[in-house]
Amino acid sequence: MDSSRHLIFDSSSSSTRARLLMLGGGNPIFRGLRPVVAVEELGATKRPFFTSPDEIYEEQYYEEQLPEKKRRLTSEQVNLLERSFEEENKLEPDRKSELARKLGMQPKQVAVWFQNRRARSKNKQLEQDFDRLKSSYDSLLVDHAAHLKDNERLQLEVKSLLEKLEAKQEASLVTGLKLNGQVPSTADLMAQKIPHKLEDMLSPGSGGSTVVEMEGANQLVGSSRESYLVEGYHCEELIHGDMQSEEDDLSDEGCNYYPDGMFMEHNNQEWLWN
DNA sequence: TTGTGTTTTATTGCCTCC
DNA sequence: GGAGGCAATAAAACACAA
Repeated sequence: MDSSRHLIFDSSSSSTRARLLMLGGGNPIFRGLRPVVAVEELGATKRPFFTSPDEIYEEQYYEEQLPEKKRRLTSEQVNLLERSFEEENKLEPDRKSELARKLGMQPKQVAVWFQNRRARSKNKQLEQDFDRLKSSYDSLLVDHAAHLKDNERLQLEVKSLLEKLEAKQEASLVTGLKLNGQVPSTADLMAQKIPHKLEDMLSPGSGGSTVVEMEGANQLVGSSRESYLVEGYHCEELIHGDMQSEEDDLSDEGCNYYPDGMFMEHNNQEWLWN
């Protein structure tokens, strides 16, 4: 063993394993430093992982000094490796050799350290990404719950308004028949209701083209309309009465959808009973 | 002191690139 | 085909509670 090395047992560890400290060799980084090198047990004769960095860099010496067990790098070695990693996390051959020489390590060790360091870095990044996405997801979940609640409230409001409208229209119908000297029977009321063209109901003066035919206007007002339209939304074209420009089908193409609450506000003004 | 969980160093096998 | 990268894994080293 190199006579310049000093063997010191590290009493700071509670482990039964002893530590072998050595003084740095010819490498400037380790001159005056005392990297920690382990031996197996007190009194064990195993060779330390490092002797002098310059020696260990020599292939022949390293072959002779192959450690039976892995050894931790010193803090100085790790610090330099970390600084180098921060500059560039990939290792070109020249840089690897230079680092190995400076640190008194085998180039292969430097490569392995960088490989493991990249893996740690990647894991850390994944953890951060996960935390960020989870936080974002949780936030969206809260928003979604709020929207569901709001949607439920709006649907109840729509239902209430539809019921009021239907009652009002029934009253208008009875009044109209009475003015004509008729006593409205149930049959009269039913006859007035079917069939109605949706467009006629929406726009009294437009007349003519059939776009959507419903079985009874009251059903349009009630449950059937809700089943035809996307729940909570309606097609803008229903409001403006220009569906005749489209194919005579129930396609949603070209529609702009608005919440039912807006539809009702519009209806209250324009949807007159024919 | 010991058991256990975590971190670090090293190996292996597979893949891609030149 | 060799070099280098990566994922998975082994195993030593370490930290720490009991």
